[in-house]
Amino acid sequence: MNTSLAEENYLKIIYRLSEANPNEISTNSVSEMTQTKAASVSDMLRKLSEKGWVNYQKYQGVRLTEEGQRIALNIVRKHRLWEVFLVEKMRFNWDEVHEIAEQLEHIESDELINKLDAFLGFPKVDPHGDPIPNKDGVLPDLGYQALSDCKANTSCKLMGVAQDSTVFLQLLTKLELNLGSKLQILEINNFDRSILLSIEGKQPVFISHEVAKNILIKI
Amino acid sequence: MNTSLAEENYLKIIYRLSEANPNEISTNSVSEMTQTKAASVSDMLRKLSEKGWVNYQKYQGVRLTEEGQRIALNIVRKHRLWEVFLVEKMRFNWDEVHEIAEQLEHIESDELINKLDAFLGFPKVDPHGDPIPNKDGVLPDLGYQALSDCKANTSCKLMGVAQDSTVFLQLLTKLELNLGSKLQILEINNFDRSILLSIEGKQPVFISHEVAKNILIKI
DNA sequence: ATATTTTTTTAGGCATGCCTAAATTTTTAG
DNA sequence: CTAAAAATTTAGGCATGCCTAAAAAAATAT
Repeated sequence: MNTSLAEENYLKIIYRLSEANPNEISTNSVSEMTQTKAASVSDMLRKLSEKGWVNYQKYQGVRLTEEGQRIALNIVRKHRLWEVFLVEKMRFNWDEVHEIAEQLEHIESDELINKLDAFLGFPKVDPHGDPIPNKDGVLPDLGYQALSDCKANTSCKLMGVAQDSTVFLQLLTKLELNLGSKLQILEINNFDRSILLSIEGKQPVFISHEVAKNILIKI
Repeated sequence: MNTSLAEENYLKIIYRLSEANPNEISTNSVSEMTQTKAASVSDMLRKLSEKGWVNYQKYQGVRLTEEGQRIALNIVRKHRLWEVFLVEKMRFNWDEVHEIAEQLEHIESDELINKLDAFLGFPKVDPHGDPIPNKDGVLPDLGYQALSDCKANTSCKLMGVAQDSTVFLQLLTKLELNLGSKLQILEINNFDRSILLSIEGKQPVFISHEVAKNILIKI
């Protein structure tokens, strides 16, 4: 089935919100992102649901179906590849490309995007470090590992989280552990494998092994 | 003022029809090109006229205003530059690029298109040999010359006309002199510089110096 | 537990850009 | 010059995707 420009934008935005929060996505959060009124979003979610691209229960938020996710990943793939093109080939700065890529991501031609991918050397991340899905919609393995697998005295950078429960994320926020934070493992306790962690020159903090298992880092 | 996708397509198509026929463009010819019903075209022509992009008199056909021409030339520039990109960089064949370029021509970013122009080495023609306007909307000089400046026994091809009056074009039509016709100058009369002209194996015809001055050819 | 606030949905409208059917104008043929 | 044919326009509708205002449901506070 065909997708209109507006539908593609909704699916993309729902996908992006899902990356940050894997639970149901609220009408309001979509409304904020799309800069359209909540009433219009409600309308559209119902239509997307009828087309089988989202699961949607009135008042209960929305979730991409597998088909919806496939479409969204394709848009994201196109967006990120065009961003690479704009920065690498057109010599734009990394902060100038978003708006243009928002337009280019809707160009419909699988052949073009695959040729572009090859032309750019099959990049794995866009100019902002976000992963680029391959043509089968598979996100590349960026070599992130769990903090719990690191040895003492390792330096690394927080790249993501392996779970997204509210309590877990609230804990990270309280500890001032953010995406991109530079970390250093000062000590690992032999008994419970808890970690004494230094965060960019702040006061070192203790985190449990359970928490460390859910923090993705890159060395 | 902003242009919608539909408006841009209408202006582009009116421009292209004007290249071939410099008189007023009929509603029906636009309808054929856009694959929309004549009634819809009528509607749109009125709207384009209100926006000042065409001169339009009911039942009398349509003509681009200067502003309309400027917009149309910009679309044509983008279309043709993207076609060069698709063939030269993406390795498409020349007959596979039209549809994709129809989409890419609506991407709005002057900076992008000028960078693309530079990236491609400021090409003067697209893969089909059509001239590419520069960023000021000026079409390149493709080295066409007046048929009247050629010597006897020259072979050449009709590339354009230097004036567009109805009588002149009707004359060309009657003589079966069309864009692309392969010509050969058989004789030039010393007295009035009239020319005996062979047209692709048809019966040779006589044309006056006045007519020859208004025929643009390439050797 | 209930009242208030916030979130979400429904209802009714509007602009764009298309359609069909009917009316009107222009062109062509006799 | 007039009648038929062709081209064009007008009128009324429809789908998309947005809006505002009002109603309904869910969340929050007392």
